[in-house]
Amino acid sequence: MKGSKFDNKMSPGGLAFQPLYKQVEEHVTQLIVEQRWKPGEMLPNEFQLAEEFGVSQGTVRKALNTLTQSKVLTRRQGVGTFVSEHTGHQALYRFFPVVEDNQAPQLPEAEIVSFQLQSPSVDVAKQLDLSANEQVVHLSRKRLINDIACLLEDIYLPEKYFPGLHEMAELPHTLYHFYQLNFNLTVHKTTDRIKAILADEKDAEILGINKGDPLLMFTRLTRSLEGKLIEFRVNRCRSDNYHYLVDLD
Amino acid sequence: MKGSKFDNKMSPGGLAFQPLYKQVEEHVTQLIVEQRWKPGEMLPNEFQLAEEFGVSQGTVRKALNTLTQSKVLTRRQGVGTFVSEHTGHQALYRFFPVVEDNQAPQLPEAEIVSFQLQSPSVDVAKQLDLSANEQVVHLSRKRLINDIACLLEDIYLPEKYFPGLHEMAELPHTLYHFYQLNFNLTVHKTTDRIKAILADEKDAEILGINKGDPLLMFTRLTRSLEGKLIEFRVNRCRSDNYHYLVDLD
DNA sequence: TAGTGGTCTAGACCACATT
DNA sequence: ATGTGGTCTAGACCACTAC
Repeated sequence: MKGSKFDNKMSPGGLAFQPLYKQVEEHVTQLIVEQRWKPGEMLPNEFQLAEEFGVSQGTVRKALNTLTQSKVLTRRQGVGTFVSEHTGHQALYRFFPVVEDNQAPQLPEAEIVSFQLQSPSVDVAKQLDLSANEQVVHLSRKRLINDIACLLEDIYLPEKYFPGLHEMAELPHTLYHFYQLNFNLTVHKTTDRIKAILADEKDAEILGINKGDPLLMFTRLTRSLEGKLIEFRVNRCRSDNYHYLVDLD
Repeated sequence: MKGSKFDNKMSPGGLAFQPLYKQVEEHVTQLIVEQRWKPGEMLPNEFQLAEEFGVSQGTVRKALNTLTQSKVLTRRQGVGTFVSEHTGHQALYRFFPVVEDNQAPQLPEAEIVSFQLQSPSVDVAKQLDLSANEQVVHLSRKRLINDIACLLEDIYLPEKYFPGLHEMAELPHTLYHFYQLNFNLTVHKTTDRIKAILADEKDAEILGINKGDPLLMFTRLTRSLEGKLIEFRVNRCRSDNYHYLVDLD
């Protein structure tokens, strides 16, 4: 018997047809979201998946390669296919765009300034698409490169996606890995919007600069693998000796 | 006879082996640089290219698809494979990251402020990797969204890559398409470095803001398809009602 | 109707990592 | 020696576009 999980035919209503490899891609993503394989774990090989899904090995390969390009999976020749984890140098640099001028990129330390459960402001609620009664965990951090404070982060996390977070005693530096391990939320895409502002008295004090100095301010909206809006950040970054680096291609 | 242009074997010195599809990819890129097919022109179909290169159609397909992902080629089902042109909405938005707050992205107009051949400053020469005696064309522009000035651009182009540019009377708004048409230079990759600064008197006057207002300042280094450093830009952007938008994934 | 790219399959062989 | 992903091929069939 050759039971195909997927369908190759146009649906009767004239709805969108999806090629098999695309269906496999979405199915594998769904299985990861459902934790059939957890971050760091190995998937079955291409032939096993092909049999399970009722498609050919080449079709599975195309789907897995696409998911590798979008960094959902990691493939290693001779070893296997793994669910990507937010660890390792590459993954850590992936979402940290701030670089010291004339220096190679370097990973920052993090110091927690405050941490509390609260009702979101109107703006935060709007950004995260929350209704009036939903709460957020507000985390404020200072980040240091080479022991010098360069960045202030205000991070807002919907309590509904991070249940119990506000009662935890310790948080690690690598938040995105922490989300993945503890709440099954894998950061997949972010959008940053960058503006220039003037440092107020508080910013100036924490960052060791002067009031009125120009700062980079960037807000970040983060979506998980399953498309949830899981994080809103407001960042203020010293611009005297640091910049935001981005490659467009 | 089955003359293969390419070689599948490891070179004797133990040098880097390249798979066939990668060799095809680079060869096609080279042919575009050499203008065997110009921007907008159609390539032969997969079977013709496969025969010419002495590989299978599937190998050609893989190479062409990769080049489509990196936007060197454009493929249209039922029509053919074309060398990408820097025209059309998509291509124009591709390298313009400034957006009005709370608005959909919109294309700006351009007004030329000054335009001259000059010796580069030390910094410009260093950024573009020019030796002391090489000259640059310096173009200064003002950009407007909805008839409001929002961005000042200082653009530096090595004269050696743009021969005769400084004698041209008129320049179009869409510079990247202009480079492609007139100098066979296709913009392929850019790196932006973003900082915050304070507007000086001149910036303030041209942008219609106040001296000391915060501005986004971003520098851009641009590489062509063949890897030449062809452009250095210094941009100053109003931050009161505009921001720099970037997706990280 | 003819020609193009898009999808899917099947199978051979290679390179790499582990045991 | 075994098992994995990587490369390459050959061929069938489909979907879209243009004439």
